[in-house]
Amino acid sequence: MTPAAGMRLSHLLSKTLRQAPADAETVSHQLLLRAGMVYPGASGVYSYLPLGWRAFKKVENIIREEMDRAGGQEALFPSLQPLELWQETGRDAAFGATMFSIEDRRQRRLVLGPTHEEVVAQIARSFVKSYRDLPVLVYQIQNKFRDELRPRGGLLRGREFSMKDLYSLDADEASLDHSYQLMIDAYRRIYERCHLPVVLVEADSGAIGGKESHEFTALTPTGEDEIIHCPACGYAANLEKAQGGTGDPPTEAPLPLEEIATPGVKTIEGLARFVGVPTSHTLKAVFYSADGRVVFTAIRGDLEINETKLKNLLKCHELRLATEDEVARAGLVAGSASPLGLTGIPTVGDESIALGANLVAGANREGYHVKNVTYPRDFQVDTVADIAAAAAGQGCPHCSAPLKAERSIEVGHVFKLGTFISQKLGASFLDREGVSHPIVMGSYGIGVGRLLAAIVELHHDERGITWPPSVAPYQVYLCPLTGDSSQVAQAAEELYQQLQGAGVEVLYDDREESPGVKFNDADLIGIPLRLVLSRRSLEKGSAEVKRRTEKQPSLLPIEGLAAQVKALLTQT
RNA sequence: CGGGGUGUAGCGCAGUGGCAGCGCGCAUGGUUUGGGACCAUGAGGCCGGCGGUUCAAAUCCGCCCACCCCGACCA
Repeated sequence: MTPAAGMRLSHLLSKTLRQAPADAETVSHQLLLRAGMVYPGASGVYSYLPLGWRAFKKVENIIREEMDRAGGQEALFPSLQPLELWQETGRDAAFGATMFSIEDRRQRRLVLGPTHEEVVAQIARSFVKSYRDLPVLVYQIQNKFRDELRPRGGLLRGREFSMKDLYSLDADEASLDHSYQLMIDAYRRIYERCHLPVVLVEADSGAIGGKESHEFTALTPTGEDEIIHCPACGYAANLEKAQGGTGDPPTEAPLPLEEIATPGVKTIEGLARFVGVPTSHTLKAVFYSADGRVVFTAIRGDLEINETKLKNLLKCHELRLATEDEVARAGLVAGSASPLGLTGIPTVGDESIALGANLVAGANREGYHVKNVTYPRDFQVDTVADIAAAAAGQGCPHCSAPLKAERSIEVGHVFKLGTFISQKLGASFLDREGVSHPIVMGSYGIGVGRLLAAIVELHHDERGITWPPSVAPYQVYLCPLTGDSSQVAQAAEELYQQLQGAGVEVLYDDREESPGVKFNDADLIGIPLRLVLSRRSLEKGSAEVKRRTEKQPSLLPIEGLAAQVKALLTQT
């Protein structure tokens, strides 16, 4: 057996910090910094220090093993990519300023790869010529570069971060479905092996026009995302994707329009109070600027617009609320705006406007509103679509039980890309009949560092990290309380050698520190099994063994201890 | 980019115009050793940067930079 890695704490590069740096707020960020696992370089950029790197590699290897098991072929694609490649698919615009862009000495523009669909499609173009060459699953684990609007939470969202990205190449949709399912199953095994409970949610497939997308999310109050799920039927989606509930639409038959004076009423709440109806009986107008042109949206008063849905619908890159100026220039009256008689600007209505009749809407006249507005009797819009934001408490779109919202961390994303990129890049193959088709692509990402941080978010206590053994940097924390006893030191040295000989990864606290310091560091670093050797225990011919998650240690005879420990470790 | 905040020793912080400080950590010596020990002596600073006001600036003014938090975005 090859001796496993051991490390003497006295020689470890990093040291633990008693206090976390003040600007670290997320639990995983604080603990990873305090335990000396990572070190900040720039905003959203981190070094992995030896302990953190070992944990990272554990996670990485789990991912690699499961990708290989699913039939993935590991490769490595370049980070430096010519900008032209991105211009060919038009995704340089979609990514915009998020792409790091540099210039070489010949003034040629290069980007630091934020993802690799283009590169893979380009390679596939050279090698995949026949339906016989498909399907292919190819992946890499490599640093990605994204100039995020706001990095946060340490490893949770960085600007340089390691990602496992796998790309599926298939001949048709059915085959893509199969690859997609393979990946979902592989992902489930990965999170299971990392002891990270996840929820699979429907996700927004973005402006690229992919047909289906799911996210794996880890539920934690410190998460940066919100997911919507139904406790009754199991429906789950992220906030961008979730279908809004139906709420409480008015049910009476349409009545004639009636203009009413509403002096001073500017908000939906004020309007509902003034007229004496619930907000779900009002019609709200919201104006956006989509790539510079004003768009009018109408939605029921109790609902909010989901800007991601709207953005996807409009296929625009930049979407923001229109300024008062822009609204006025479009001939609209903010606060009393209405779809009634509106012409000349694009209009989008949420599906909710068609659910009932007799809504109270603006009159496009300062201080006036109109009652009994009914779609489509009284007004039309260019598009009716689901652009409403889901929220906790709304009825589930499938079973109408009240929806719940939870904070979560996105730890994986699978995506049916389709043929968008392969078409643009001319990556096609010939089928049995000799007919050319674009390759059907899928892409599947896991942020390795984010996954690591998510594990810490869910595996810690007030003393520090409680690594699941499968991803712990070492399996055993060997902790001699030397005192003035050279016997203890000698026994510890021997045990250190024996453990390594038995194939146990051991972090050996050979420092001359007081017991309190050692115990606290052991808890902070979070190695699953702690072995304490002291004069007290030696007198009984034994050592203390304690799991990180246990309160009380137990005594094990020092004779044959290495083998015993080995057995303990394989137990879980 | 909008809003909020912070930059003083490795980390945490005090210092509102007059000698650059405290706790932890670090070094040396000694005493300690079952949950962050004690004594003594030390090392460590361009007070984020540039400019201005002043006899005198960490401190007041201006500009810039970096970093953090909330939002849009994402693995």
